[in-house]
Amino acid sequence: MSTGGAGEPSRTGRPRDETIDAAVLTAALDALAADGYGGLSLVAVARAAGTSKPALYRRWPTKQRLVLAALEHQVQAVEPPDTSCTMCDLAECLGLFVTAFEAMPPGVLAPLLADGQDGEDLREEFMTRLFDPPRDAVRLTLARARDRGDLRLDVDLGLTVDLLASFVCYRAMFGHAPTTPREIEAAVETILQGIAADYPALLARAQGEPVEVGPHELHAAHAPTR
Amino acid sequence: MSTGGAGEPSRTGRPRDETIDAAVLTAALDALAADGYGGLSLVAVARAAGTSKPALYRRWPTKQRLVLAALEHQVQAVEPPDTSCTMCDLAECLGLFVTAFEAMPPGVLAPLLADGQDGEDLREEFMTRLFDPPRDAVRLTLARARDRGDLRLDVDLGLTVDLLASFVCYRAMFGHAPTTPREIEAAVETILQGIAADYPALLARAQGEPVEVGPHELHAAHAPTR
Amino acid sequence: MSTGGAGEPSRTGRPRDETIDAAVLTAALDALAADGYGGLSLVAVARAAGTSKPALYRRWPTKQRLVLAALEHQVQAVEPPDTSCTMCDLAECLGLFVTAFEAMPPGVLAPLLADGQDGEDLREEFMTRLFDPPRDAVRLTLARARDRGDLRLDVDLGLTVDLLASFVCYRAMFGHAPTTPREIEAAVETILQGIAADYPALLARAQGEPVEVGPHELHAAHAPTR
Amino acid sequence: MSTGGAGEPSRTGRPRDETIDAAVLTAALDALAADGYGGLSLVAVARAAGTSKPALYRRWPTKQRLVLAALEHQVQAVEPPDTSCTMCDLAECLGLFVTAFEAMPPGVLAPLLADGQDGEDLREEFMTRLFDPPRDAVRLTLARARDRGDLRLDVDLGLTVDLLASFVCYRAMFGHAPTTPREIEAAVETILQGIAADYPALLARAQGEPVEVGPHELHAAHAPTR
DNA sequence: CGATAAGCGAGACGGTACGTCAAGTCTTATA
DNA sequence: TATAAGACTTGACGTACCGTCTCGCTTATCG
Repeated sequence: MSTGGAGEPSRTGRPRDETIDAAVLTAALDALAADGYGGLSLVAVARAAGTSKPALYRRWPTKQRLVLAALEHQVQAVEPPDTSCTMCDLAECLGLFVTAFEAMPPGVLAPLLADGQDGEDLREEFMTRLFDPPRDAVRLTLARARDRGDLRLDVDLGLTVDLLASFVCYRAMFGHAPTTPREIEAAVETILQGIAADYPALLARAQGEPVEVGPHELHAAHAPTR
Repeated sequence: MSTGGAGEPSRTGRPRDETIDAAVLTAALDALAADGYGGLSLVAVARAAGTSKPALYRRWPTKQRLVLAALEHQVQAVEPPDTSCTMCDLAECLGLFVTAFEAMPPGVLAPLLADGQDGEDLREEFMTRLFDPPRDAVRLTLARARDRGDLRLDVDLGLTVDLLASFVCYRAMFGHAPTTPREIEAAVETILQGIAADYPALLARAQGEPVEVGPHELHAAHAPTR
Repeated sequence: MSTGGAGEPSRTGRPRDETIDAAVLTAALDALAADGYGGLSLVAVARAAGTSKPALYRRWPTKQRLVLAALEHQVQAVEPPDTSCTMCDLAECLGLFVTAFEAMPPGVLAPLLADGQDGEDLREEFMTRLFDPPRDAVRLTLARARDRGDLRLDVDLGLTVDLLASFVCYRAMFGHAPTTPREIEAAVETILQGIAADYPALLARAQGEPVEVGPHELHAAHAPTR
Repeated sequence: MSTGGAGEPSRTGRPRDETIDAAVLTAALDALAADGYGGLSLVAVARAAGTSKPALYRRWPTKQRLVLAALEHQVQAVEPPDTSCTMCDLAECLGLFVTAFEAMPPGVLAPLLADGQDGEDLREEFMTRLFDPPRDAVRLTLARARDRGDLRLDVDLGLTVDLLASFVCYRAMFGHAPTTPREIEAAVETILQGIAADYPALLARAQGEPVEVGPHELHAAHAPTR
């Protein structure tokens, strides 16, 4: 499962120094945070990690793979909550999504994907390793909501996931400021109104069983509509 | 108007050759489409445009500015429709938005914005010149809808615009496939359900006054479920 | 005789601005003194002279010709003395030669001659305008000395002139320090001993009719031989 | 010895390819001979040598250093003869000096020294590596002559060396034609007459023990006149 | 237990693009 | 027609990074 480093280390000969993997990934993250994807120099990363260029290329075939591994190195799993309060779950799940993306250095994801030299394989790998987990968490949360009857049956789950995920990414890419919990909740409310079987009931349930993610501000916006 | 090129051409001396501006921008677009942002070589662009590097740097101070000008060179204005059918207007407006972004070579926007070397000024310029026009068209369409009473009064217009715009950008950046009219309509419907004062009325109006953008498929999905 | 500027100004149309010639030559000399031949930028010269590049090229076909004209602009004629004291005349004449060359900015002559692009014509022009005058002064001085019987009849005047001139140039090119009068005199004495019909007589005459150029140090070196 | 290239190659890492040094220096000499110093393009040299620009800059920090190394690469050591015939030795030694300088492509030395960008260090290096060896050979020859009593005791050896060296350089720089052995001998005779303790004796010795460097023409000029 | 295979740091290798600068020519509007 | 201004093409400059390679050395495992 050790996704990160080893291309395919040989069984014989001197074994790889495992500490180098971590040192390089950390150094790469620092460099990415400092100079962005375009300004990333592999020789600088190697020096900062106390190693050399060939050691990098022994582990990752291209610059892109190294960056991908570095990003993967720092994300933590998104564990979708399941409190049976659809609105709360969705807000929290999306919050985790946002957190995962905002933890990455800004201005790295997009150039990485667009670098082209590594073609579709890289995009696929990126999706599998970085993007799908939080996305699947959102999808799972939505599926649970549908299964318990909170959503209309004709709702296109894929489209809804895209709507939510795109909002997160939009901010991560163009956003001047980070996405606040307040904004997340507002987005969730708007989307839910569009897909809920009985939105007022969901809202009532959320007010009755407030989640820890700022339940008070959560409903302030729509309170007058009640 | 001050479209693409001239940084600030002097009033005296030999005037700039206007044909060079266009030739360079066209060549740059071709090169971007062929090799992506990272693979863009200014000397290659200059050669393809039948001119030289200094002529480029005389017009655009950095690679980013040139690319920005090239992108701006090919987008056409988004004229928001106003047929008083909220759903139709919104779908068409968003379709224009998508078209504008999909006309750009893929994998250019993101690295351009993330290149960093030009800092915040570039992001601002990008927003002003490329992003805001279609965005404002959507906002205007939404504002018209609200003014004619189609939307709830407490709707956050900014948030809604972001939700729609982010969906477009998401596809333009991560999208494997282009965004189809069908997807646009589905997204519009979902969002509208979340913000409409009386969604069934909007839907009925759209069905009574079908727009040219595939009105039949448009409502097929949800109409039967009602 | 106006050697400097005008390539061949037309008789009709707007007449050339004569002040530009002088301004350019002066600016060129300043620039040469500051940055040497290799660091000379014509556009910088034009700006410093308050004019433009085309105005320069209208007057001098190449960079080399401009430099040549600039050097010529500042040299003054070498008037060979004729006091019938061979040693004094020669020393003074050579001193004028040295002065003429040391007045020129260092490190300009040689690169100018070696620039090649202007071929033999430039070398010829250089010789005619800059080098031959002081050289001819030395040759004249030597010829006068021979005519009055101070030199052996078989002396090769051309060779002797070259020996003396080369010493001057050597210092102007490789010399770390300027050539002092003392060194000039020592060189003259050595050469004279090699070509004089009766060196002791010349020496005695120089001592009897001391020239203003430091007569005391002049003979100090050889005094013990007396 | 430390001939041409390596600035200061590190002891660790991949060692430099020695063949590149030679290939570059040879290519540089060819280019210098073809286009002169001013027309020397480092990228052209690199291409001609089958290598790349960075490989050049790794070895020589500036264009000047490369040219200096190239010149040094082709000069051979000047071994001063010691036949106890002062006149013969001096003539041969000076002939070697001339040969060494005329082997260099014309019009390179002077612009190299005048390029300025490398300052005094370059001039010093040039002196040490190229100029001093033949110069010291002449000085040694003169010192031997003095030690065996052939020269007057008050002769300034430094000045004499300068007189002879300057004659060589003068021709190498301004010379239209190469310096012939005949001219060398004439110059030696003239100078020797100025510094010999007993010139007729030296001349007689040279005639009695003729050297291989054209002894017959050597004295033809002056012998009859006596 | 010694050979061998692969790891290691270091850095040179050929390429390629960068952004700048100068040369010499041209094209304006103005005088 | 000359002028000032400046845009034009060409091409070298010196630097930086890429991904590969070669070195001398160290460290395991296998024979």
